Amino acid sequence: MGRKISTSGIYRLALYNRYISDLGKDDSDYVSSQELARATGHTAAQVRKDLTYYGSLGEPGKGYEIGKLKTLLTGIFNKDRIRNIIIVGVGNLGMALMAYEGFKSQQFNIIAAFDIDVMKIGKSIEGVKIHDIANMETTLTDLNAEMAIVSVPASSAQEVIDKLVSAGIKCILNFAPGHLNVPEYVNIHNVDLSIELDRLYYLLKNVE
Amino acid sequence: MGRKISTSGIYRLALYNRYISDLGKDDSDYVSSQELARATGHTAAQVRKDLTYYGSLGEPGKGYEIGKLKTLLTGIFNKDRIRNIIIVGVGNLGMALMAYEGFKSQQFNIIAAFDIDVMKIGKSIEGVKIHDIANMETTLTDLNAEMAIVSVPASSAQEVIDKLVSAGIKCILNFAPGHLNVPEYVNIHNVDLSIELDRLYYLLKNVE
DNA sequence: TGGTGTGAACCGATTCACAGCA
DNA sequence: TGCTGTGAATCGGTTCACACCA
Repeated sequence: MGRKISTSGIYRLALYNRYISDLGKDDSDYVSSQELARATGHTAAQVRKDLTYYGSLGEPGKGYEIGKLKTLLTGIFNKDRIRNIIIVGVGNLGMALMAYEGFKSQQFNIIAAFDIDVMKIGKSIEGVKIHDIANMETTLTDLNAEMAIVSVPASSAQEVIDKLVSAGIKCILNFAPGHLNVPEYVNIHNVDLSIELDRLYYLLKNVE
Repeated sequence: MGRKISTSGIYRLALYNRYISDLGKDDSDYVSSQELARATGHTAAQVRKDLTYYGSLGEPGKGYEIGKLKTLLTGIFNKDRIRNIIIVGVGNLGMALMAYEGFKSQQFNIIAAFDIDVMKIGKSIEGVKIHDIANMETTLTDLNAEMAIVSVPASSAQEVIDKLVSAGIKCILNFAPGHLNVPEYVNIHNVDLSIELDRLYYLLKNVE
């Protein structure tokens, strides 16, 4: 312990977590760094380094006890309780995200949606009500949301994000393209689908 | 030139490219590394290092001529022609991706979709026909697709990816959770939405 | 003066290699 | 024997600092 694990380390921990929770083995079974490495596409040494940031829970000759590993990883990612999320922008992508099964199965719960379109406001999708984005800041104070997903067009993204920040949201998953400004204490992750394709395309053309 | 630019370098180049193409300035105008840095969230030194991988096209005291920069970046990412993509898995997410405006505006063209659901096969969405996934390998040989987007459930992802690989697809953008095996010469990028939220949630709880 | 290009210094993450333990 | 934990070595990307040029 002591030092700080890297961003990519966190990413790998999340992968280990999914692997062991999907594994369907008993909590008393063991898994080796070798196996975790193969299952997530990394190296065994890397897995061990990542895990020893949180103390030495492995057993020489046997590996890591699955029960202990689950406890550790559940704790790290607070998977033992539902995490509340709101979503801003109920277009095609927003709607798909509201219906995304992967969130529910990972203890993420979308509790409200916001949009600017009067045709949508007041309606519900997947049991989640769509609110007027104009009232977002006041509505948000009543909700216990910890994170926001932004799936509005690029043109209104900065405005929406400013509102979220002033409403106290500290973590944002953003699908709008382009660079957005947030205060230093706010965490924003950008998923830019065209840029992802650009990166792939580069590899296609430039790696022999 | 000479050395190889890093993966993150490619990512930044894609960001620079979007910035200058959205800028609406004349090709004869100039942009500085400073400005590109601010607009994309990096440092000026980083921008200059990235660009000099492709020769020295900057002019001391003035910056980079936008026209030249556009030519360079268009060339790097082959933005001067339409890139053909297929999409496998027409669920909520798949449908949203088929309708995603950001692809069209970035010269990406979805030319075919595949699904296993007989209710969907034969229909069209956004003018794109949905084919039977069972015929994917033969259908693909007729199409001139360079990349594939995979938005099927995790349970069938590996199977689908194996088919894509044997049909000659070398670049895959995958939305199915979990680690997937591909031959070394195939490029696969994973976008795992739950893992993204996990990473954000970690930051929320562990960064003071 | 303002901004590029770049070697050198820095820094942090990954890998290696092996001691130690069940 | 098998696998963990970890210091040391390595590797590669980022930042620094400054010479150079318009």
